[in-house]
Amino acid sequence: MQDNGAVTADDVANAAGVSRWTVARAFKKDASISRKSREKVLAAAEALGYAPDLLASSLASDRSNLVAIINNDFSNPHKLVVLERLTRILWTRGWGTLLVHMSDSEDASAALLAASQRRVDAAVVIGTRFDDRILGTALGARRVKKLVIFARYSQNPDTLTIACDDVIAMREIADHLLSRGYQHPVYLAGPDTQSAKLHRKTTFTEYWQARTGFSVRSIHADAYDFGAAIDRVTALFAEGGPRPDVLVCENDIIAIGAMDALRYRLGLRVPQDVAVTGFDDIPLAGSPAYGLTTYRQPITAMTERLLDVLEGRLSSDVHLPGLFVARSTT
Amino acid sequence: MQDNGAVTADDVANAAGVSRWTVARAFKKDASISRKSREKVLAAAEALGYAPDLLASSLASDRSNLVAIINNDFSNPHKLVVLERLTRILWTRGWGTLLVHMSDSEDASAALLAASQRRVDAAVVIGTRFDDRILGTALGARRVKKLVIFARYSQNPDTLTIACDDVIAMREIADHLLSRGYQHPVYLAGPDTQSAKLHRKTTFTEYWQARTGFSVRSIHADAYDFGAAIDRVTALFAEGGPRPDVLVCENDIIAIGAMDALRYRLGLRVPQDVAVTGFDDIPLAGSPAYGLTTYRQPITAMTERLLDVLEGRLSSDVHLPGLFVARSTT
DNA sequence: CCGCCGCTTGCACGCGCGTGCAAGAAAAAT
DNA sequence: ATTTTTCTTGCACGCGCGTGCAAGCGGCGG
Repeated sequence: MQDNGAVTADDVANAAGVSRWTVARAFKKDASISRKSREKVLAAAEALGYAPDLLASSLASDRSNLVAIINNDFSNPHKLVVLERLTRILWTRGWGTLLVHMSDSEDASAALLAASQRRVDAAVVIGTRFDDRILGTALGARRVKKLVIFARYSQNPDTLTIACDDVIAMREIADHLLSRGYQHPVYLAGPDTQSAKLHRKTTFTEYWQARTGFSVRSIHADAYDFGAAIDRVTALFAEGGPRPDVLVCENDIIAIGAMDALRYRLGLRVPQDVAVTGFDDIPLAGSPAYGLTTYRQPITAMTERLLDVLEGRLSSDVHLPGLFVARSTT
Repeated sequence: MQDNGAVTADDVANAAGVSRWTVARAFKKDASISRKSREKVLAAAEALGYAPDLLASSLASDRSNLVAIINNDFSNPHKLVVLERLTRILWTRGWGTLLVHMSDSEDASAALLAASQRRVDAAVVIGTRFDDRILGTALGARRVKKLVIFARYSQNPDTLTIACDDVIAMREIADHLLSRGYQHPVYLAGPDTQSAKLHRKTTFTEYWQARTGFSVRSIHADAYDFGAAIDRVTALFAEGGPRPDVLVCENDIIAIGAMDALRYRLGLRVPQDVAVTGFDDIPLAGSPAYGLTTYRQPITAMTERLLDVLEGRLSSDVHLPGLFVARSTT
């Protein structure tokens, strides 16, 4: 027992009458150690309040069991759902999570550098706006071993994508709208970034065109928050052209902004005057105020696949189907 | 340069023609080193792509520059605001953030243990429900050096509280309501936990009693989310007793649930039939759908004080005033 | 030109644990 | 009982860097 209060493996070894290495083995799942001495060690450890020092362990083994979660979008409540799943599920499997804030202003390499300095075994990007190429070069220069793009698509070959299958999802939404007789959708997307887009917009517009022969207009909000969506939708209707009968939104938070604009800026009813669909199924989407028709991303399943990647069982892109949720806005 | 691609201080030392320790000094702010050799080292480091290994550094110096953020409430969007501030501001000062999920079912010591095994310099609890005493004993047994309760109150002597000043806040809300002529408030709180409460309820009820002579009824939702608030408010009005003219809610997410219940379950208007106040000023509170009168916690200032604690300039509880925000629900 | 002082640099040692090997102990086979 | 095999344990070395001290270097006044 050191003076600073930390108990080391040596202390446990002394107490249990074995060597330090036997102590280490007792804490390792598949180590070659007799049941008797493992029990002896664990009892001594328990008595002394010993727990292995993961920092020293990481340094020695070159495996930190740490993953960096890199995010630059803290305005969408859905990120909270993602964080909850990631931290909880990864933790049950022994993985720690380092939350790294990626400012939009700087490039992603600072975030990646911060992660690599802590020797994370992988970095998971859950942010919404980032430059795909910069991420790639930053990855090349640093020693982040794995880079996973979560709930987002990446074209970068050094990167692994784990995402909801946008194609299946948007077709299901389009089929639903067609079956309800909607004819004039407008697609409301987030900011028109250069890379790491979703496939939702193109899937929807192309599929709609294929099924009806009519093309779909799409517009972009300035940011991924409901304020920007309110402004964009208000502006859309101020143009005075033919009125859409449904707004297909890239995610729920934008859809909620769209609904607020329709109801409180434009005095229109949802869905009687204009219908709305979202994406993500955030908690608020199920509230009586919104009752948003949306599509739930399979975050839990996606996190399981992330574990597969972390633990070396998977090394290719994954696109998983989610769940269409029909409520009262269509 | 190692074969695994990592550049160490030794590599930089060779390239710059100095010793490894001079390299370390070049990266340390107030180290005794000549300007010439610092520039030489930094140039070599830049050329090689060297960045100090924080893991090894932590092990050697017994300072990790890591803080654990312990949370068990992922249903309140305000947590996203808190996480954004904490990660961004702490990062600018060289602190990394480990996000730890604290399940409600188990006690807090597992979370604290996880943090201590990574040698965090401090743990910051931002969760809403936790047992104050267990936290204390867990702290005693582990080597987490500092335990900070953030945006919450703790009675535990081993713990530091950094929070919004509930007393000032609730008096301001009460004064506002009194000036608007409200007479029959009901206080709507979250779950009635045994410890680590906020002071909002007692402050409000006592202050209201002192100013009007009338006592305030208070009720509790089963959870800190809007669904539970909807149920509780619906049940309250189903009782059929005298109707309150304002619902004073412990936070915004509960206030939003209350508003949804009033509007969509009970057919009442806000604020004409019943007024509502919240707490936190989450983004949604400013939306046209809610326009919630609320009180903004000074998260940025609180984070600055947290830095003071982390860097040893402060070691006592802090209660900071926030900002009352009057909107259209009162 | 000498000696003292202040600035700069090098270095031994340690942080706590993992890896891979080899020796020792126990069990199995002969 | 002896040899062989299997299991279990101990250990040297290293992971990359920080701390504290001592040696080296230059400059100044006398």
